Formats: sequence, C-alpha cells, structure tokens
Amino acid sequence: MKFLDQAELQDAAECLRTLAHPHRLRMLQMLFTGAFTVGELAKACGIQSHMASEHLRLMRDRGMLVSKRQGRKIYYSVVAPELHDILACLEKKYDISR
Amino acid sequence: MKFLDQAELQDAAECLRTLAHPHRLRMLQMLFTGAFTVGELAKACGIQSHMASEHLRLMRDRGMLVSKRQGRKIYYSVVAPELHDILACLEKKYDISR
DNA sequence: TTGACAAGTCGGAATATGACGATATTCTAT
DNA sequence: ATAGAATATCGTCATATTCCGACTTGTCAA
Repeated sequence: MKFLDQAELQDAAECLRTLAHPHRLRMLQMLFTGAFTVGELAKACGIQSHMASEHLRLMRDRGMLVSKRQGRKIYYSVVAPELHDILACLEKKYDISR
Repeated sequence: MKFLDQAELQDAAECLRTLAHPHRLRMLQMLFTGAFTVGELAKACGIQSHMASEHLRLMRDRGMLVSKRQGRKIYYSVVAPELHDILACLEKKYDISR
C-alpha cells in the first residue's frame, strides 16, 4: 500500500466530496450504462431538472462528465473511468447485505 | 451492475462524505496498517491532537473505527474492512499517474 | 495528592453546500 | 417572429462542515 502525498489526498478528498450525494451517485450509476439527458436524470432522481443541471455541472467541472448538445437536449456521459471502481465498491458493499 | 435503492444511496453518500477529507483519508491509510494513537495520527497529519480527535470521533460514530484505551493513550483501529476497497481505488487512481 | 501528559468537549467564526424560485438561454416547430 | 421545450444561471436562505482556542476529563508517576 502506497501512501498518497498531501496533494493527492486533497484531490482524492475533493473527488469523494463530489461523489458524496445520493442524486449524484444515482446519476453516475445510470451514466455508466450510457448517455442520458438532464431531464432523464432528473426524473430518475425525482428532482427538478434545474437542480439536476447543477449536480451535473458540478461533476462536469471536476472532469467527471462531458455534455453534448443534441437539438434541444443535452446528453451527459462519464469520462472518468476510474470512478467505476469506486461505484463498484459501493455496490459490492450493499449487495452483500441483500 | 445493480442499482442501489434510495436508502442505500443515502447511506453510501454519507459514507463518502465521511471519507472526504484529506486528514481522515491519511488516518485511514495509516490505520489499515495497524492501530495508532490520537497523537500519532495527529502528528502524521500535521494537526493538533484535539482536531484529530474530532475526525476520529466522526469516523467512530459512523462505525468505521473503534478505540481502545491503553494507559493514557487511546488506540484507534479500523472495523470497516470494506473501506479498504475504496482506499485501494484511490491509491490505484494516483499510482497510475506516477 | 500534585503535576503533567493524552485525549476529548464546547462554543463560535468562517466557509461550503444544498435547495429552490425566478429568470435567462438555446434550440425547434409553426 | 413567436411559442414552447430543455437546460442553465442567479440570488437567497438554511444547514453542514471545518477550524480553532479554551476548557475538561482521565491516567500515570513521583
């Protein structure tokens, strides 16, 4: 096990903070299965789309997502494959207790 | 890939929030190699021990750590093995870029 | 028992985060 | 051009988090 240095710990903490919200986790879970629009993601989370938009912007600003306009809609998708590992850990954690 | 339900997402987000701090990540990294005292952990993080104490209490309250008094000192250790997976993901993420 | 060390608690200040209504932007169809 | 749909932004409020000094508690050793 390698110890992370100060800057890496800072960055890792920021990454975790960005993930640490139920709606954002749900969105990421979906987005790992393909691209979705703001509206689709908002509906899946049961929130208004302008709030989904803010969560998505947050993740995009931190380099986790990219967005692509297609007509009136904007499709988001994941560009940080390493996040998949972390989600997998969480899924594993809860799948055990089912 | 299994989708987590609302309660699991909530819990997962809380777990990530608890991890999402550089000092707490450092402490956990150390604690996965054995038990350490508040003072030792504080020193490793470069913070005062009363602040280390708060971070440790936070993690203990969420069931990640346990503490055991030994004389004047109190040793903390990890009791949530699933956290190791998440730390491993983070270590992997940064080890690649070295 | 006293002094000193280790750890924990408390209260407040500064900052960050999340929710949400109102408003704005961008595009499509008519 | 205009209406309407989809998304984004802004301003504000409430709450949460972090940091830190001051103080308390528990333990040991002389």
